[in-house]
Amino acid sequence: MTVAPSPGEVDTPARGGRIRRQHEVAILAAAEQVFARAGFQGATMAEIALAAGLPKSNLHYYFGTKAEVYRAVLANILRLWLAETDRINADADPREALAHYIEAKMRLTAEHPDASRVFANELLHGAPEIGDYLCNELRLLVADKAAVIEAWIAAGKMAPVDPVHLFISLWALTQTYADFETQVCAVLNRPSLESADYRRATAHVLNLVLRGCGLAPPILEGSFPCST
Amino acid sequence: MTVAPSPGEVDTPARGGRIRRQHEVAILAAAEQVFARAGFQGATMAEIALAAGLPKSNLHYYFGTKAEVYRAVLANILRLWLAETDRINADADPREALAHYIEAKMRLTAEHPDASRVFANELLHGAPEIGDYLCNELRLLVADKAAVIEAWIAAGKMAPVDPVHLFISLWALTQTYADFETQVCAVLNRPSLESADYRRATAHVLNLVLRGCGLAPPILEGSFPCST
DNA sequence: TGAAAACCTGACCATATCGTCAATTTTTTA
DNA sequence: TAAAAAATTGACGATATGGTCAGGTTTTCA
Repeated sequence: MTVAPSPGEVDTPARGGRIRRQHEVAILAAAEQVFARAGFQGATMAEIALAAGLPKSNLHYYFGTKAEVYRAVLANILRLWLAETDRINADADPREALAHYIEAKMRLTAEHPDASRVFANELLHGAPEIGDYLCNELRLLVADKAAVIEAWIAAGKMAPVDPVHLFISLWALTQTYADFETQVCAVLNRPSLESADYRRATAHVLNLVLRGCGLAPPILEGSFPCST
Repeated sequence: MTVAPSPGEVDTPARGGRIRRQHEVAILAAAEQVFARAGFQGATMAEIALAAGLPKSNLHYYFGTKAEVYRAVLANILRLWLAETDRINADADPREALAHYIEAKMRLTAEHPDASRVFANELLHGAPEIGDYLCNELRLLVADKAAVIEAWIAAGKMAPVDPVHLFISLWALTQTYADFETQVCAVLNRPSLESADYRRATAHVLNLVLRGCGLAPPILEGSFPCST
């Protein structure tokens, strides 16, 4: 599958009428919730329809099959995930670039936990839908950024770290707060993760990773611009 | 749910005959595979029965419902997960204790990827079955170990790191290689993860975390006792 | 060895859910 | 405004799957 809607079309090509676009947005939002909670098999079209405030038949008018809805949700998510690596380039300062990436990923996780969970579920079951994307776009993107990091290491700007494994680590460290929120809440003894929890988590990951890469920890806990 | 089979019984209480015990083992092994690949809803009793080499009705003779099989699989997994924190105690050396824990978790992930995936899937969907375990046994265990780490930090033996978030990070860093193996394989450009890949991953995580905790990296890539 | 317990299984039922469809209403547009 | 296009929807069919059960076979053990 590709991230773009389909070849030769611009983003959100206004295919179909005004009503169509509105309802598709509502359906995709509802579907993201339901897929996140129940997975692909566990989600039912009836439940998605209910969450979207439409009768089931109407849902089938917009998306022929459940798989189609699912693919559309994944395409939405990939669009989110794809960005955020711009700052990682040869000219940048390693500490700033990595910090920015971690903060961005963490923000994404905090703001779209359901998206993260749908993505995690897809990966967990072998990525039947997005396998191609992983092996092409994502692999190339990572290879590209890994070269940048290699260069930083060669220039003595940071400690020697396997760059590809570093990316794997960054994804794991950040997305775990959405994907395994239940476990995180349990050990933190919190009913749910609020923004204060995410701030602490971000500070922790920054601290661990930057120090782990031989880059002095720039942020002390509590020094965030946000109010507490 | 509790990890022990049921109150008042010893571990593997030999309930039922010889045949029962044999078949239950086969069924649980088959079920772990199937649940790992398809999740709870996606797994079918017919598929589990086929993988176990039994007719479906026979499966229902041993486990009344699919949920029962699932709970038994989870109980098995929790028994694996629970150990391995012994070395983290006040008397131990932080570097050695953490390194041992990371290596143990990584070995567990490499040797039981399906178990990790079933566990991940359960967490991803809100831990309906093991929520109690997380909020009790696991939370207390982590609180206990966190106190040890706090003491190490207070004694100046390691850099200041939030201990509970550190555990969350360690779980994420290790289990990601099983849970999201598809993605890992894609970016590493490998068809599947072999033991050499796990050795590299272990070296990377050790390097990142120990340095991140202000503990000198003890292991350079390639210095493993294993061949290759 | 014989009876009781454990084990086995094909056939079957109940239910859930995906997807269809034809008839109807609403919106757009010429 | 009238015709065409888009949108709506309740009822229905097909299928998959969890679980039951009665009757049979094997194993255990006194």
